[in-house]
Amino acid sequence: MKYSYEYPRAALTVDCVVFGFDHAELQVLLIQRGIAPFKGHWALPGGFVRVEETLEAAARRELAEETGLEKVFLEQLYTFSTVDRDPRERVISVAYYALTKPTDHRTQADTDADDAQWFSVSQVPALAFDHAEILHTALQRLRGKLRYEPIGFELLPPKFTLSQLQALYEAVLGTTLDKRNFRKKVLSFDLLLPLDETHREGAHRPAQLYRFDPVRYDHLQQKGFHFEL
Amino acid sequence: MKYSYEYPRAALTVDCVVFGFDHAELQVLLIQRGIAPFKGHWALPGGFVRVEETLEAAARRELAEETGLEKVFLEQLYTFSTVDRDPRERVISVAYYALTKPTDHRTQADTDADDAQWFSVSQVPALAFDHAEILHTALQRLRGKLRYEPIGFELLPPKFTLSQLQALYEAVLGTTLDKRNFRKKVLSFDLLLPLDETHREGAHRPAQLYRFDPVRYDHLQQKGFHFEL
DNA sequence: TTTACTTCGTGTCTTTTTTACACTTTCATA
DNA sequence: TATGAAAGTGTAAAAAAGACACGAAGTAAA
Repeated sequence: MKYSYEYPRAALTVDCVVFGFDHAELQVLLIQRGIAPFKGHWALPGGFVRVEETLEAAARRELAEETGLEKVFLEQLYTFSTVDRDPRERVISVAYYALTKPTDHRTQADTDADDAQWFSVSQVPALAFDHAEILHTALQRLRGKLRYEPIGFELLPPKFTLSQLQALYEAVLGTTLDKRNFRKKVLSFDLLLPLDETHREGAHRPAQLYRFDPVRYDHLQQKGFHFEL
Repeated sequence: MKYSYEYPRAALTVDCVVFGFDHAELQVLLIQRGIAPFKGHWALPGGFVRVEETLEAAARRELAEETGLEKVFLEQLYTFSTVDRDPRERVISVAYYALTKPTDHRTQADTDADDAQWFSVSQVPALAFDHAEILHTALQRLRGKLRYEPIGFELLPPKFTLSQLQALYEAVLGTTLDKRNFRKKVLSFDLLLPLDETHREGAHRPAQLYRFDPVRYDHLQQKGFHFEL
């Protein structure tokens, strides 16, 4: 107990809402708490911020430690400060949300964090602390972002088909989209490069593979281009 | 120095970017620092968060203390955590942005915070800490929000003319808009109630006054309505 | 009282964008 | 070689956006 201050200080944590897309559903990565409070409950990965690191660094460190994930898309979400959100003491938490590609995360069996598990966002268990609220906020943010920024690609493998992309949009936005109109619009942005590869799967016509062109996106963005889907 | 912890803790502050609209320009409210560091520099109003208050409560308290403003529109903006952003020690700051109506704030002479002053956002002086970055982030957020949510009214008096509204949009977005098309679109949302009053000013035809109808907005929003200008 | 000046307020036509909609292609499997 | 299953493709109608000009209503000064 050697760090003393004139006034009491809140503890600072980061919590991460990690989204993935699989089985045509949006998934969220949770960890099972091994210690009190909420021991045994599922919770968002996260932990205390060290005094000499930035919040984003703390989020990335915790993600790596608890889930093995590295180099994912990560953005600050919101800072939660309800007074009694942690039963132990005054804890303020800065929430981040992350988007992972299926290639980023091996199946849970592979990771050392064997208590990390993916849940469909429509079937999350009861969560520790105010993590249900954080997840809810993250979902809203993701839906908003998806419509106005090309971040959907962060949830797909580097090479993907238009059908996969459409399924992602439909799952996250909870709508159903017309195939022809969707393809017309997406391709009109000129942000997808068709590859010389196709995706064969099942007893039907193989699908053209595309990849997202971030360089071209930067270009267009500087010209005041406005993505919207 | 009676509050001790096992690990060092960062100090927590809130900073507020207070926007106003006057003289056909977007304004920001700054205070002149009376103490080191950055003594004499202009800075965003803000201060340390008390351990038993929420961040929003801290922001409102500081706003009232330093600028006399109360009951303004206030939203969390972003949490800034660059390691050396405060020369004294590790300080993490949660930024908020506020929108004030001209009726909210008396002229600076009236307030007891006589070192608070409005600046046109195009002519802000050098700011303390990383407040220039915070202001920049707030401006971007405001521009984004203005296009997709009806918050412009928070910057106008309760009764306003369509010309005032258009001037606000033009100033904030940095564009110029066609009068007829702007009015057509704004009125099509059915969110503005024409009043039985007009606004006379100068040697010309007086303008119809309107007020924003928040009840109707809530209604429409629940039906999945989507404001966009 | 007339004239000049300034901002308010309004409608139509053209272009662009969005929406609705159905059949052929390509592959794997039986 | 027939079947099933998803991929891929175009057009027409409707809606939204954009361009554009002048009379109305007031004040102030001649």
